[in-house]
Amino acid sequence: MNYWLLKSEPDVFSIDDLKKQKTTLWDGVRNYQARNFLMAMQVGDLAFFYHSSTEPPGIVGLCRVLETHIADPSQFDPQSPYFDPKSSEDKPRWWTVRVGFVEKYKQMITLEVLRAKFSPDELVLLRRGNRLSVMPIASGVADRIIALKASR
DNA sequence: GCCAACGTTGGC
DNA sequence: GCCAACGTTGGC
Repeated sequence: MNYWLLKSEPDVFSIDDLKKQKTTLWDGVRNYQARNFLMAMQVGDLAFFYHSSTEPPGIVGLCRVLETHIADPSQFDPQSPYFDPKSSEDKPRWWTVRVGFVEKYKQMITLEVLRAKFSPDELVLLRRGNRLSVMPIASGVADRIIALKASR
């Protein structure tokens, strides 16, 4: 089983929204590197839910990959901000997954705490200029994040 | 295929 | 709101 981190702006979609909805299609990712990670996900993988562009940013919970290799429907929808005219139904370029709510942490693990506990080598999130919205987390690092969460 | 211009992300 | 970092676009 693999671990991942999914970024979302809470104003757009928050861990509370996921908790309410139970599951969501992780649509709208329009970056090839992030898409490649989405395509590498397997059913049962766990993903940390990260709130970005908020004060403070940080990991707010956990979700699980329920379904993989779904062609992102928003790429075909001219009304969608994620519409991609270069994509077609028979040859989609954007793929995603469905995730389900697992847990909302009682206390956020802030970016500041993550910076204090991990190196940029360990956590892609911490690398200078990083803008990836989907990234892998090494299992040892994931275990330490979970331990951090449990310790408070 | 280069690269300048532009747009976006996201922490601060 | 600023701006560094990075991805994408499009002219040549």
